[in-house]
Amino acid sequence: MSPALLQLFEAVAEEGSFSGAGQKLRKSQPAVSLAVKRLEAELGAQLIDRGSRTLRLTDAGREVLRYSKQFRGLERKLRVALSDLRDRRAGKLTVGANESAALYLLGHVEAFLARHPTIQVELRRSLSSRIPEAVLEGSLELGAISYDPGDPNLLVHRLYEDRLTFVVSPQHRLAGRRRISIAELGEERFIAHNVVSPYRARVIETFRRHQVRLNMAIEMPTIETIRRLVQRNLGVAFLPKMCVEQQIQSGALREVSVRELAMGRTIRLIHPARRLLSQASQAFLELARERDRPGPAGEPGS
Amino acid sequence: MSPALLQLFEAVAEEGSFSGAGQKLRKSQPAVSLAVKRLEAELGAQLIDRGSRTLRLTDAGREVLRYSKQFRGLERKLRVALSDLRDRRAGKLTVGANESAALYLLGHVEAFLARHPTIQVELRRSLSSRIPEAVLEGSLELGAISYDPGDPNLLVHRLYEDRLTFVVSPQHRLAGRRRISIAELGEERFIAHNVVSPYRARVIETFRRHQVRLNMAIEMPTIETIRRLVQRNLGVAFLPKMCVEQQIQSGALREVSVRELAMGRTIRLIHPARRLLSQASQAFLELARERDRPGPAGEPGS
DNA sequence: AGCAAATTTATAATATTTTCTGATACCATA
DNA sequence: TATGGTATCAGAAAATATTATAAATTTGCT
Repeated sequence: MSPALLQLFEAVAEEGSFSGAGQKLRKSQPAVSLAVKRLEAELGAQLIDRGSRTLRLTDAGREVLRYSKQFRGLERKLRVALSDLRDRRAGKLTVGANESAALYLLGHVEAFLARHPTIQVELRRSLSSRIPEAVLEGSLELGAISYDPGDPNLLVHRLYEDRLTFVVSPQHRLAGRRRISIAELGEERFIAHNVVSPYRARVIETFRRHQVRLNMAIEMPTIETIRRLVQRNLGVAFLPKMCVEQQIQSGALREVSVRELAMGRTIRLIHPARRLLSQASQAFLELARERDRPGPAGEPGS
Repeated sequence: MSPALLQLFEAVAEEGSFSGAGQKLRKSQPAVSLAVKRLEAELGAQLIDRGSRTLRLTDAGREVLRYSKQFRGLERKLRVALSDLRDRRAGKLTVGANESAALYLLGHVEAFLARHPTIQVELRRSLSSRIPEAVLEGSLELGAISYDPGDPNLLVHRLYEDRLTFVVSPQHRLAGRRRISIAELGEERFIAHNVVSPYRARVIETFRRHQVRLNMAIEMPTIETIRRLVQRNLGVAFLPKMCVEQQIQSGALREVSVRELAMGRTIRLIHPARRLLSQASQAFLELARERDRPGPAGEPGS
């Protein structure tokens, strides 16, 4: 029942002769005869009535012919599907990202969809800490995180350098300052992200080291909310620079640098080191690398 | 892309290992590896990501898997279709018959449908003279005629012996007679079948030989009409005994034997001698032979 | 109609290609 | 480092093809 056999049989049916079919397919006549015989043996039914002058298909033969054409059609469809995958006209891609990375990647996703409109992309927000395992396990093809997972099974592509910035409302007492010391922050009400992340740990650690009190008065689930609260002067926060760039420009927030805290932040795409990347993933990586000319490598950590 | 390859690939996908698939299908591990490699080469796409510890299908691999299942389904359907044909649960049969044979075969067709309700049967009325060529050419699988075609390319099965009978209305002047001479028919108005047939020729010839006038006053296209006209005493006719049996029983017609004309008539099924018979045809022949215990062969001719 | 030539299919021996196996090297994981 | 699985290789087995030839059938010709 291999396609070769079926093709041969089809040729015989069309040509109405074994030798004719042989010529058409560049095989010897006995090859064709034997092949048809094999097919008949395999299906347990005579397909061709060799009795009369002109070859005739039996009922079974006609049935096989019908199916043969369906087989061909199916095979053609498969090849089309495969070439669609190969040529990046089809596929599916799930990228996991923590919140700020997701924010950042939205533009990428948009550009990706413009370039590959027929590939399905899903940008899934997940906890930073869960992303590496999800990528390794396979439920995510790509992950976007802002720390180095330090896992040799993960390949890391740095996309974008960013800094965690200390921001206050323009009404805040520190709004006019350019640079302050961490000691001046002991009395501040901090609005924090309620997600466990390396930044958070790092901030806490730094305050502890300098023996400054850290008053995390409010915890919020999204960066957006934190930003609004800071704008309304209900507290201060450390936020990714990328997320507040616009507000600083417009004057809605003021950035103040803290001497003891110079926290770099780098968005990275990760994927399993040894696993083959799907065409969709490759396409996404390529696009990301085009868009982000990775600057001179900042601090590796954080 | 042979089914064997696909089956192997499916096994690998299921088992998650080459060696496992090998065991399952009783092949060595290298055989499986090589086979998958062949499949990949043929489709021009990597199907399995061998990088990580646990084997993973690529997007292309998943696609192939989907199609593989469809292939299997199609193959299963084909086999079912073939076994339906083999077991006479499916098929199609066209039997050609001249008028009186068709009349006779109606009962057979009914019985056939009762026995093989899923086989399509068509009983096609055609001209006696056309049936042999149609059978040879293939547009009819079986033919029912009442003469011997005398063609070595046709196999003939005698079904039923019948006689051409001389019938008159009960009101007719000959109605009381049992046996008459052909000479007494010179003044009769005959109602004839307007189809050229061996019987017709034979009747004409016999009258000519005995130098009796034959007044074919009316020609009618169907036996049914002829019978009605005779019943209404508008003429007399030679008709197949089979077609008037009932009327003779009921007294609607009277049968009178004509000394010089003792015309046997045999309904025969014919089919191409060298061609393979479809299961449907075979089934029909078998049924016909069961129903008709062919009597001691009558006159061979006509 | 009948015979010879030509065409087609079946068969058999042989050749070629494909596919399989066993041994072994390799690689990753625990 | 031991273990389980995969790749690779050479040789073996199996499947498939070819050439040559016989048998059957058709065709063309007289």
